Amino acid sequence: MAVQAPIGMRMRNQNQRRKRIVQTAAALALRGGVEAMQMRTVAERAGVALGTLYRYFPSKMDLVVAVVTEELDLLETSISRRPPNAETAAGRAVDVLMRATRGLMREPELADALVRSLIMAEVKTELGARITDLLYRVATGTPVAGNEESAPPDRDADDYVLVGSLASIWIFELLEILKGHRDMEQVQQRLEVAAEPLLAGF
Amino acid sequence: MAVQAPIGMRMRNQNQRRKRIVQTAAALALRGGVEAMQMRTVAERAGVALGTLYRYFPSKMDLVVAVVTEELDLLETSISRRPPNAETAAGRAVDVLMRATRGLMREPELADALVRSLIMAEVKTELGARITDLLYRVATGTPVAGNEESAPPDRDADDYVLVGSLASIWIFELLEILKGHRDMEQVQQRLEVAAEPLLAGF
DNA sequence: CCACTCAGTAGAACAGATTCTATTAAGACG
DNA sequence: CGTCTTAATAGAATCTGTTCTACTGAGTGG
Repeated sequence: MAVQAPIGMRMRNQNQRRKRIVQTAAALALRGGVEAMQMRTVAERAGVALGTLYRYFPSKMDLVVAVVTEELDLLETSISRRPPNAETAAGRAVDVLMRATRGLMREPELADALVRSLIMAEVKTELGARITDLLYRVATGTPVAGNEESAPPDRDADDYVLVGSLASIWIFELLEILKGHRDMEQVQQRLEVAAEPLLAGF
Repeated sequence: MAVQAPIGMRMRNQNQRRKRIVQTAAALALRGGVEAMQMRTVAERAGVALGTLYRYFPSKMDLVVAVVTEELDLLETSISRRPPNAETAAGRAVDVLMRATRGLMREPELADALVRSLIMAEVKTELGARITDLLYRVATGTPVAGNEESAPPDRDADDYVLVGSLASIWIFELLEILKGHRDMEQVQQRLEVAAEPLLAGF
């Protein structure tokens, strides 16, 4: 499908380097959060020069997004391993969102990063789209395949818009938790209240 | 209602100073946006010391929120002057949101500030609550009074949650416009799609 | 195998938010 | 009026993201 560029020593090293950087960054973020993940520190610990770090990730936000993207992979795997089993679309969607929420809240610092990167990023963040897609598959009952595009959803269809809306709401609720304004139970209730009418027609 | 502290020269000056700061900041933000609104510059032009600025607004975000809050006042006045006239709750809500959107987009820099402050602020930002309240009154058909609390809405009622959800969605759509991913028409459509089921029971 | 390119390096430099220090003076209050 | 508290001031200092410079060396391609 994609054109395979001939691969040399060079690119191999680059891939390794990139991976090392992201892992280092993730480790730092896991502790002190985004602010502990300082560009200088990441560079040092990853054993690359500051300039190199900036060649790979032109801004801190890009790095954050990279870290968060890996988390998202994990969630996707988890979902496909143990799919939600509720009857209604709304039920399944809320189930998945709450699982994600609980997972994230185990690492609040990272959650914070996720949310902020979703929101702030000038960065081409397909993150939002990926979440919506995931949710869409869950809601419609399509099994969550890894990368295989089982049925590229029509992104302008009302259904897709509705799911996207639910995703927005979720992000906000996450934010509220992070700010200490809500607990997980409240969020679950609120998601249920919103998801029910939104996904009633599924 | 509130305890009136005796007012001296001191506090009067402080109020003036605060107002001067906010106005200066707003003026700067109106041009170059949040980044043009540098703390040093604000301090200089407002004729206060940097330290003083920081006494009044402990972080730049606090200052941004103050500026944005004034904008919100304007919107509220505009709404009460010319209330939405649609038949359905969803119609009225979308009407108001789109008016706000158009207003904000006239000053994209400020819009950006609004959104970011809503999102980022550790700051005690009743901004979100205020928007939701406004929307709630509009949706239920309660005339939008200025500051008078005509009927303090029950913030845990499902209705209130639903309206809050719509507010979240709106913020996100704003964000998408700012990122250049959508135009106003698309946003309107999407808001309609989401608002209709959400506010169906009003 | 050699020349050359360009990724990588070290580290200085820059920018803007935030903090700190020492000093001054306004105004509350007896 | 004379303290005395505390806000305000000027400006240096710090912190962290980002940019820039000059230099080096791994690897590619002929």
